[in-house]
Amino acid sequence: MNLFNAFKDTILTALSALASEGKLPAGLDTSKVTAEPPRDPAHGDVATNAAMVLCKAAGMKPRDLAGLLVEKLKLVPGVTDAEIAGPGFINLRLDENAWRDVLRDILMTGTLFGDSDMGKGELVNVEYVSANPTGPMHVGHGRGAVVGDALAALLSKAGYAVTKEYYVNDAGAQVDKLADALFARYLVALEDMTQAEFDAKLAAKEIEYGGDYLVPAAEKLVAVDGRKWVDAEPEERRVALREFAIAQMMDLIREDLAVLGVHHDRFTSEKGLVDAGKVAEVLEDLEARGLIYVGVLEPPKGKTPDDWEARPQTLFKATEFGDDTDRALKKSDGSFTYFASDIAYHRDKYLRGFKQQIDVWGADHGGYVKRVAAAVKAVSGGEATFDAKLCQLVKLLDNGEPVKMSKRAGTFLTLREVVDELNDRSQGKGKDLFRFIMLTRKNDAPLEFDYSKVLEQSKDNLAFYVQYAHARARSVHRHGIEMFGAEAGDPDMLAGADLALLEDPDEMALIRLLASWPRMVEGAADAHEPHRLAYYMNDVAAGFHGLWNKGKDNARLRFLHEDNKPLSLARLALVHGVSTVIASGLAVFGVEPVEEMR
RNA sequence: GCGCCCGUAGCUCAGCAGGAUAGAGCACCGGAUUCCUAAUCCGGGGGCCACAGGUUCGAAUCCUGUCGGGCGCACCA
Repeated sequence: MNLFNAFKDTILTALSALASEGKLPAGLDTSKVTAEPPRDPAHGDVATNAAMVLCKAAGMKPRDLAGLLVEKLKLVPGVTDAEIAGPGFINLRLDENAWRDVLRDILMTGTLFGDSDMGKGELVNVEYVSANPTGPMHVGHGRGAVVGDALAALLSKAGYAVTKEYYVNDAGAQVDKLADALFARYLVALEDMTQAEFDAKLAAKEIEYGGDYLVPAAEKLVAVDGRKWVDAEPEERRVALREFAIAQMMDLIREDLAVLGVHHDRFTSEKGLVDAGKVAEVLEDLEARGLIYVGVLEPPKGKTPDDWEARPQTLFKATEFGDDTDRALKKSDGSFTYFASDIAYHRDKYLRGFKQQIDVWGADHGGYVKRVAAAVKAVSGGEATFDAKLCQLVKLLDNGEPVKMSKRAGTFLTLREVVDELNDRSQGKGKDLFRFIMLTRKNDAPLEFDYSKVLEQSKDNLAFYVQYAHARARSVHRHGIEMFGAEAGDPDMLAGADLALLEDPDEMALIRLLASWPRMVEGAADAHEPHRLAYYMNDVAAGFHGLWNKGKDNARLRFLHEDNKPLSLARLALVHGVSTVIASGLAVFGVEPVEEMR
């Protein structure tokens, strides 16, 4: 239940009542009316801008319109006061029991609290990772994986029907080069090629993928097929080795993803789309609509490549859909460009019912956004929306010093190496630390990932501070059970406690904060920004730690009092509300809440 | 040269579908605390939200331009 949405409805009802009484013109546009928590708690519990937004259309002064509305709102059950403030805000004060009721709701709903029906079951496709099947994942892929995974979970929580998808780029030149590299490794494994010969080829850039990760793949190929491919017909060999290599690399990637707890619902093969004729199909469709022509593109202004030559190409009229230039669909050898199959892919998603498509990419693909947006528009008749989330670079540090170089992959540090390192230094909490920290920055901001800071146990480490609050709450919970028996640990029983005993302003403030969780979920989902939840959880943690510390100074404010069971149960209810909401947030992040920090 | 992203406290960053006096952590300054429920706590200073216009009752937030930083810019993926 989002209390603020409920109040917006109440306000709209009051407005239409005023209209039918003839006090307001009928048919006012109420789309800009909001009901939200005021920034300053002194302004009450709910604020609405209705009077300011509507005054012009109603031909009234804002404060006069507010006066009419206030009279109506004062009569609403649960509203104890309504007053006009500032330029025409209406501040509503609610019976404190309304907030306590939300806490009851939290206790009874558990971590499902915060779920919303905002999405109305609408289909959303989140495509993320989609790393080329040419090697293991590196840290940058890891960021995209976590962002996409959390975004998908967030949208699910907000009521969308989400499909998590991985697009496998298994067609094109890169995978051919992969096949060639595998063949060389294969010859080395058979001792038909010396390591020195291999290294020479690598240095001469005849081999693109020189990472050690192809060694096990080559050994496996030997084990399966023996010397079968040494003298095989080249084209046949390439096809077979390509398929084999892709399968191996996808296994590798899936393992890396599993280490992060990332699981996609669907893997869509580019080659599959091509083989099924989907690319040809979409080109025919665009052709029939006059969106394809053969032409010559201008060279990029101010930076003409040395080897630039005017050449006629098959082009898509991307400019008709907001792109800066038309885009090539075929290479000079007549084969499709990557973009052509990407159009087919996004069309395929549209035909599968996805009117909301989100792609999570690395920031280096920024130049690609407009053309895909144009393609989605063209292919869906403007019906589908497209949002590209670009993830900026992850800068890996330890104690402020850059970490680089990988033993396994040649240049980049692999995702696996990073998570392993974290696991070694955190008793196996690597996955959760990685995931949480990746979500503490918005996706389009560069992120510094410093092992020593990620592992630090202090309040400027969000990952620690939030988990610590959860563990502390669970500790109180355990103490409560010890003191008062099992009922003190049962959320349903706690919901029956006399919550009116929660009177302290800080306690009430924390309850209000917990009550705003559904609103946070909706806001973050709407903006496609899961990182916001990290800061919200930090606020909850801070509020809770604050209460705890007050109990340190003033024994009366402690949560548990052996001689006062009713009060203890009420406070346990609040404590349980805190751990529940944090756990609900961590669930979106795919992070396991901890029961204790030891 | 063009496009996209970014510019908020000394530093690292938040800022909720425009809202009321712009926040947090670190650092700095000043106090409290040797107690234990679990990793100290409380308070304070510090800002022309890069700059200039515009839209609006209201702009850090939306639009335009300028400056500064990052990324990308015919067939790669």
